[in-house]
Amino acid sequence: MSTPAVPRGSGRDAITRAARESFAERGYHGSSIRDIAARAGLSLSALYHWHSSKQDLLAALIEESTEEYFRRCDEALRDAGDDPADRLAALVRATVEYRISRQVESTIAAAEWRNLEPGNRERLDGMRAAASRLWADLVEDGVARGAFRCEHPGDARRAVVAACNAIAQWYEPGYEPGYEHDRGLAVPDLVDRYTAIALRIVDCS
Amino acid sequence: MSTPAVPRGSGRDAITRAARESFAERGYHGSSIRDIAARAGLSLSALYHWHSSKQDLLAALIEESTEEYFRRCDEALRDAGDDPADRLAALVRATVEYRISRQVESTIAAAEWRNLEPGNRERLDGMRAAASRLWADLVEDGVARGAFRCEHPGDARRAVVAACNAIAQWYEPGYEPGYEHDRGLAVPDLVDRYTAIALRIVDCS
Amino acid sequence: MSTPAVPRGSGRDAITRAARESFAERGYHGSSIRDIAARAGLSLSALYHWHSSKQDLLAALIEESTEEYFRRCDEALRDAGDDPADRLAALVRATVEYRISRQVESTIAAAEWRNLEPGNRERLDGMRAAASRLWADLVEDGVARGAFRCEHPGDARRAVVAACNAIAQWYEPGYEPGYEHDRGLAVPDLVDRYTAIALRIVDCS
Amino acid sequence: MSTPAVPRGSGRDAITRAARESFAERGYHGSSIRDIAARAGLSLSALYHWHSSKQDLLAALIEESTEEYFRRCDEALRDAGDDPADRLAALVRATVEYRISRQVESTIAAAEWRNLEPGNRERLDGMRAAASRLWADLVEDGVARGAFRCEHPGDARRAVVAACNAIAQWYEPGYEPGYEHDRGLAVPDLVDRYTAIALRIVDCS
DNA sequence: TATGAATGAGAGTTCATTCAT
DNA sequence: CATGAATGAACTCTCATTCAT
Repeated sequence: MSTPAVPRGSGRDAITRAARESFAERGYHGSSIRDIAARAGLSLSALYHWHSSKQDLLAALIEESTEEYFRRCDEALRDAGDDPADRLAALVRATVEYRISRQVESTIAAAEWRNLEPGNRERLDGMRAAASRLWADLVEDGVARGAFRCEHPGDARRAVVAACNAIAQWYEPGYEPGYEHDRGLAVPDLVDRYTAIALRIVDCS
Repeated sequence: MSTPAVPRGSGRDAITRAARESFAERGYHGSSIRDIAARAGLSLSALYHWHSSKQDLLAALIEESTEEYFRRCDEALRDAGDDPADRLAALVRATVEYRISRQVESTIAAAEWRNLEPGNRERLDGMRAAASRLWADLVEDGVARGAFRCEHPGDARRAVVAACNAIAQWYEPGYEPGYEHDRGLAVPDLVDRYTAIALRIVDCS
Repeated sequence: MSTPAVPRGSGRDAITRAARESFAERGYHGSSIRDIAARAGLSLSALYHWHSSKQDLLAALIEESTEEYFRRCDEALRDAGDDPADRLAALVRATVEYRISRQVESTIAAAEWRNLEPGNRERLDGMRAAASRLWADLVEDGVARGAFRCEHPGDARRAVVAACNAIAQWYEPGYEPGYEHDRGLAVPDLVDRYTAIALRIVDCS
Repeated sequence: MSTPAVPRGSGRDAITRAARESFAERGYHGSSIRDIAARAGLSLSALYHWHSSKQDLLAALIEESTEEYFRRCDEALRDAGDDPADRLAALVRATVEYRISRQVESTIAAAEWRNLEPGNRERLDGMRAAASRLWADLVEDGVARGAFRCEHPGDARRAVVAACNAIAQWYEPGYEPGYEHDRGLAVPDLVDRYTAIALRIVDCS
């Protein structure tokens, strides 16, 4: 043990990384804190030095990535103008980019939300609701202003969001071109495609 | 204990029901076999009389509902004619109806697929792939015949499927009309709405 | 199940046979009553129809074979004359023959004696002690009469018995002649060999 | 719990000791890991901190004592000269001393060998075979050189080994002189007696 | 006779966590 | 900062046994 796998002081990051991997692979309840520590190349006690509990590990992971999503959406909308189509495109871009750049965390957030303990949960539910509001307001506004012609804004919104979110489930960064070459598409192209889909869903030509 | 909660001989169903509830609420790893037995009103050992393991419980649940989905799709396509739009509508209807009538099981299947052990997994992966093929063939055919004008059939397909599947995540059968009255919409209406969305996604007017 | 593996009425024997096999292979605590029933081709409840408990199965097995050993010794000594060497030869023969013809049961008896419950144990301890007395009396008598010249009759006796008993551990009925051809020797030859060894142990030329 | 039964850090030994006792008294399958931990004055989890499984506990116990036996035999033969009788005496001494000084372990090894899992078993079978070879070579050599006149070296060897091994089954260290005073004999005397018996068995006067 | 259904106790093992150093 | 030792609760699963039919 003369050469520790983990350089001094970088324990926290190593743990976060290990937890992310483990939660992604086996889920929250399927992951053991021992396994996480081992992946991080640290002792169990070192892990507890940095995080007070397994739940804390999960909450930190989800919180950080949810915050980032909200921030991305916020910025995207701030940069966009007033046109509903532009605003929809901005939100689609933010979502697609987030879902790909934070593929793992965002999947964990989606799957393990229910495992948040009440305290953490309430706090994070607020952020999630705020993001959801952004979408809802945008679509409703587009419909009100006649830019979107879809009859059921709620369903349109859910369909768009679902389609964008699903990307995280099948996208594979380095996928070689071939039969399913879409799987490894460059991000800007993906954004274009999903923007087009979103605009069709809200019936905005 | 003069009146047993569960009549003799009907243990298997009670267990299946309890497992479904528990897996849905807490996930596979978050569910304890003791809790499932208690919910079913049976002893732990009675559970093992009917199912050889917790994994078996999961696999049985997923298998049964996946089979049903595939069967529904198959029938829907058989009854549909040759027109791509009709066929798409048929598949959307089968999927939406399935996702609502088997809301719980289908959610479990989606979330806990990774917890299937290799043997079960391989077997079920086959069924899943077959269902996926139905969608892919349909969309590609529609594009080839000029009925669908979407440029990227793969993404269109994924978007449609994602939108339909997401229904299971927010639909609430008895939801009272009100602000979010969509949540408790009657199934046929929902089918119509998602058919329209699907047709827009594949750009078929 | 139209042709039951086990003919009607022969359940008891099938169970005994199955228990013997299982106890021999895995020991008493390592054997499960379910496995025994399955080997016997019977249901668990059928097993309980014939034997009141797992312990009963063990005790019956041990008792029957211990009784037989004692009977064989008794008869052998009755048929032998008065000469110590003849009597020793008779006891060796009885023991060797028993150890081979009841190889399995006698091994079970040796290994699982400690797992007899107090009631069964006391009863069987009596028989075991009686058999032991036969050997002790014989050797002491031979020494007293000057036929055996060994200085330590107790050790001689234990050595002879241990040597004979050990046969059950290595003897293999159908062993093909070859390098270790002794392993499948015909019983009479084995008796002769061990009689010779016994006589040498008690130093009787 | 102000005074823990077991001082910190000395858990491993306490567990080994407890396992030895329990396996000896009730056998491998008859021993519960809970009982072993309790005997050791430790919690169940502490036991798993030191040994990865119940099987590991058994294998460690058997391995250590089997190694010691082999080592003792090796040394004894190395110190002995070339004379077959001397060599036989050396091996008898090593075996008797081992069987008494490691009475418990050696009995466990004999009784629980079959409960070793394949991996452990294969490894240990090698050691056992090596020890067996020592005996076989010795006897065959003695016969070849005319020092031993027994007609059947294999049976002679087995008889000698069985006699020596059996000591562990009846020897009682502190046994008071009396009717069965042999039971508590001093070890050197026992060695002498069994050497004499062994020499008679191989017919070496 | 024989069965399938059910049970309570206990098996081996792993869990997240804490403590003393 | 970090460790190895220890814990109690909980886990999945198997046990011998009994009951209703």
